[in-house]
Amino acid sequence: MAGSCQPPRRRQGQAAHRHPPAGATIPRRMLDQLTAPVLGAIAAHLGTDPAALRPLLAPPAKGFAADIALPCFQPAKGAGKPPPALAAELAGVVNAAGLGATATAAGPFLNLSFAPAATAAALATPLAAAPAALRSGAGAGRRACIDFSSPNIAKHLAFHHIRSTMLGNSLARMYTAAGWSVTRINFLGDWGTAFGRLISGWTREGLTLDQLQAAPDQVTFLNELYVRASQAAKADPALEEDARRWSKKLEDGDAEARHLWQVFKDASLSEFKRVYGLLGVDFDSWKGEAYYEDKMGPVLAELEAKGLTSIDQGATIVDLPKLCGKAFKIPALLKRADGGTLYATRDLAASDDRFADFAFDRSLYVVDLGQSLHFQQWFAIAKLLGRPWAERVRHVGFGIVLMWNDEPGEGLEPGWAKGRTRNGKIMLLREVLEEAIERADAIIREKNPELPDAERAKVARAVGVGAVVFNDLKNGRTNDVKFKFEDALRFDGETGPYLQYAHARLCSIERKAGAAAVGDPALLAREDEKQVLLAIARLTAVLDRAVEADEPSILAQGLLTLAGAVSVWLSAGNKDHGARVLGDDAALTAARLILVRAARIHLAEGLRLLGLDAPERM
RNA sequence: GCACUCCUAGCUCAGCUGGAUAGAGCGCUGCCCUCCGAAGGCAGAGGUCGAUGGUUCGAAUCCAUCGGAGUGCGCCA
Repeated sequence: MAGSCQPPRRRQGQAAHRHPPAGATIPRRMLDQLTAPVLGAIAAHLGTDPAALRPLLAPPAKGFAADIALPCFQPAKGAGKPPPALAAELAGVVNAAGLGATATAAGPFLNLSFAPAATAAALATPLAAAPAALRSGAGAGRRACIDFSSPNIAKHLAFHHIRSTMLGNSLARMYTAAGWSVTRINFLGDWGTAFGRLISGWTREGLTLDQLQAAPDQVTFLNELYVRASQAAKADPALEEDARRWSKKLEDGDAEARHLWQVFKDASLSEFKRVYGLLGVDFDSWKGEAYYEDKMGPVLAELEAKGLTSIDQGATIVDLPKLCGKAFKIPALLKRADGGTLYATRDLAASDDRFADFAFDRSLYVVDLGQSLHFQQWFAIAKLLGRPWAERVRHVGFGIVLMWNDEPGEGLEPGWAKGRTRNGKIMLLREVLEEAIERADAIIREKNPELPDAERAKVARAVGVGAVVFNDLKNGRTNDVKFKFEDALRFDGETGPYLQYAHARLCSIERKAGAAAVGDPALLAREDEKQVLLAIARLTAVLDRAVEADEPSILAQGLLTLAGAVSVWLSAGNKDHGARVLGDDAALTAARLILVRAARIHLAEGLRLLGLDAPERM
């Protein structure tokens, strides 16, 4: 018993969830198709299993002109030879086999180079097949619940909400692409003492529905009401008592309280959906905290019946240090001294509900790292309860948003700070997106004046929003995101617009080419063409890694590599007209159009998986 | 005090299960548009990977200790 509910130490938690993919029907690693013959020859020579060699393959070090390298340390141990000798021996074996691959021994490493034509012959046609672009069967037959965004009613979607919202959205899309069946859940903060204050303030000020609806922004209207009400309550204990009474009435199902609660919720949701629409985000479930209000009693009763709870200073707690050992320093709080329930109980009830509805194999909570302790606590309680899903839940944490502050005040250095902008205002997500769209519009107007107004408006939305979203996803999620308006809304360098631009160039070439001819991939003999092909071929493995680590940034980095290879290839045509896709040689053009298509569909799909649009012109 | 996340180039960050001479973007210095889209490409300068020990044939990567930054720690979520 002891230790069974311990929180995962460091990264062990991830490994515990890993298990072999069920029913992988789609070819998972395109690159394997290329390396298989060579690996087979080496394995036959050594008398081992090719599958044992495959995980050893690694990218070659910079400066070695090779596509992939096999470090020979481990095989050498098996063969009883020094690694450099074995590498040399294997080089001879590969070169003699005539497989379209050149092998060079560099010390203990065996460097493998594939002839561009052989690479293209093996990979180009399958990679240009649209339905398979960025698909994997790794999650086939498995179900995932993803809990993300989760804003509070009567408050704005602040800029920092972009983190949970877009990480969750991207994870939902990536899991789906990897074969999982996904349910997207928005666990609304639609319950709590704040509503008592709101209703109290509303009735005290004698506000009406008409006044709310006439407000230019209903969430702002509610938010200001809340600020007035809580300030008034702070000054006057009678008002605080009134707020508490309304909270209780709401909990007891009082008709007037319930009605106002619904009004506040509807007003907030319509505003949220505007922003979600801008971001292209949607949900399958909007069940909020209120939904679970009458479902926590049974969970508490079960905890008590199993003797897991105790009373401390009037509050109901689970004494985790006692029950789970010294991994926990403090108990988890389930119920306030005044009888009110706390959110650990609500999360337990909600997870039971989700497991009953969806029978998930994995359940993700995309919530900032500041709540790590809370997740460790209720995950541990789930184990104590013996819940079958207790090993299937994951807290997908992320770092906070820091703003640049160059006037921090007396005696403070300019620097990165949490929270507000320099004028002390909360930055709203909608305002950031709108400014990004405006900036994108101005740039497109300058760079591509021929684009019709109507199309430019749509493209500006895709580019502006894409810049902000990609800025949030391109780096590891546990990092804090540093946001500076001027930097985040620039469109050069490693940005969303860079990826979209590479995609638009490819679309432009296809447009000019007209109907796609069926070319012979073996004509793709250039080194830069091979690099594009390899970058695409690696993406299925990249997707699998991104899903297992719950890390959209892994996919983002893979797409940057692909877009870079595409840009190098297409730019080569600026100087060398023989390198162009659209040239005099019809057969060569037809072959290169296969590669254009493969790169285009992978960039478009990759961008979609991150939550960005891929316009055909920009 | 305890726990968690982190420390790689002037700045912002990559670096897959430990692998060869640690990479990219921004900024800086030079180039490349009579246009397949320059929102791009090429070249250059710039790093004892926070420190010290340890494991290993091999460590930015794993372990320990120390230093620094941020976040959290019973009646908010």
